[in-house]
Amino acid sequence: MAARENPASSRGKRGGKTVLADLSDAVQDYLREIYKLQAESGRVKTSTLAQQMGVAPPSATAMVKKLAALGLVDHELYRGVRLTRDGERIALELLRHHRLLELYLAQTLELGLDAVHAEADRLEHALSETLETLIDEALGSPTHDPHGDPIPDAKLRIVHAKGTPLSRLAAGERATVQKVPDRDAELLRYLTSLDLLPGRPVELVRAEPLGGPLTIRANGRETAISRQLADQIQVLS
Amino acid sequence: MAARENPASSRGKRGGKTVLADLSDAVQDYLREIYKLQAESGRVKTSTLAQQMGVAPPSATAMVKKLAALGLVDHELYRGVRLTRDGERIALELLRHHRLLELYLAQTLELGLDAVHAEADRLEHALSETLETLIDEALGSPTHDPHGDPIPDAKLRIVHAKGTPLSRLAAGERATVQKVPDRDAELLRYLTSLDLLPGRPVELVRAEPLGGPLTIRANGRETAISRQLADQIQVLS
DNA sequence: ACTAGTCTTTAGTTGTGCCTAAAAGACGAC
DNA sequence: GTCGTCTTTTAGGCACAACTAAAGACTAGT
Repeated sequence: MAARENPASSRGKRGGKTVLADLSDAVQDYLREIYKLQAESGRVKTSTLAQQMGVAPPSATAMVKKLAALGLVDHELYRGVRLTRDGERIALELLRHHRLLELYLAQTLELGLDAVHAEADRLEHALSETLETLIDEALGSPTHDPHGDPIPDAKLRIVHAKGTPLSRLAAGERATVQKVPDRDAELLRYLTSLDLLPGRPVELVRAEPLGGPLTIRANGRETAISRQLADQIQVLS
Repeated sequence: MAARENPASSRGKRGGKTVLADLSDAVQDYLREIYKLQAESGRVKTSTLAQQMGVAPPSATAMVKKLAALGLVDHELYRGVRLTRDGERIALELLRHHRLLELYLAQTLELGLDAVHAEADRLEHALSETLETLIDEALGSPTHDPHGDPIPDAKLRIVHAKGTPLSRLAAGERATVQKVPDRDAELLRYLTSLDLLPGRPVELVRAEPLGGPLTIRANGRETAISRQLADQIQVLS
């Protein structure tokens, strides 16, 4: 009973295919972060990775070597990393766990959009495949998490959203919010207060020139927001 | 962002009071196991602990020394351990997490009673206080988990069940199942098939003498079960 | 009361993932 | 094209929690 199944105990390969549960939490976290950084910028530098993971650069180097040895990333010395096909598969599995959890928590508890990401972060490594499947079924195989990010399906296919930044709307144009940032809790509380959330209608009232702020209408109220913020919000018209 | 908050990073004491989140998962697991063994048998021997935790005896000794240094157990050399007041508090916090999770999963997903324990075991360490509170509220501050075990309340008070073993009923007597074992998945699947679950009515039809099997009626069907199994099932008449 | 056997503890290693300090590589400025 | 700066990697350690092997302490059996 109570057999401890804890960090990094009895990991390895099963059969031929490396699988999520075979890898330590740390390895998984790095893969997820590399996936995210890669989507923004191609090859990922060790220093960027270290910074995002909140560790010292040598720690990131060490992990990168480990990931390369596992065949999960391509590492060119002094030139950063890129996920291999295997590495990407694992990152997507983790992303699926994460986003399903976000939606599950948001729907079954009174958990604000601002807190959902952090809670899912804590739980994602502990989610079994069994539970993943049950959550997926209970939620009706959802395609997007509460922030509007796509959830990879059971075969890990992911639909990359084709929304446009809110800042790209023309004055007077209406659209539906599709996606908001997921990590910044304070920002999310602010967006919640504005009702600027996925699925909600929004209208761009006017845009000040020269990169100035935008005035939007959401929930019947006009508010001025920075263009920089508007860039981070995706809408669908 | 994504600041890693992983096993045993930045633990210690906060203020004066040791708190669940300050302790590594391993420490928590040991405390929970000691709590459970202690309830059955007073002082807990190192070897028993090692066996239950699935580790070699020297590992248990090492952990016991650590727990003693943290003031969470009393350790008399060669004589086993007992939880201190602090140690018991932490064990109860963890137990609360565990049992709330069991109930939450059982109620919100199609998760069988047999699987609930194992899943909660995986998730309990990752449960934040915030989420604990929300789950408690969403479930209406429940007092018992799906196996019929009591859930410590927010102040960690716990009601020790006062049911009697099913084996103690007199022939012809009816009662309600109150509590079943929680760890043995196979057994729980069997009990589920018999409808011998917490809250369900049961009648002891007759008992063979000399420690022989008992015949019970549940869900309209008569079944013979061993006395040993009947000892593990608590009922309330 | 002694000794045989068992249980517990000590001693010493291992694997993970982090750290700091120092060396090596890459790259832009002159 | 070389020099200085900045980034990356190597080298060496530490904490945690597990392990095996061996020594020490209780307990029962004679």
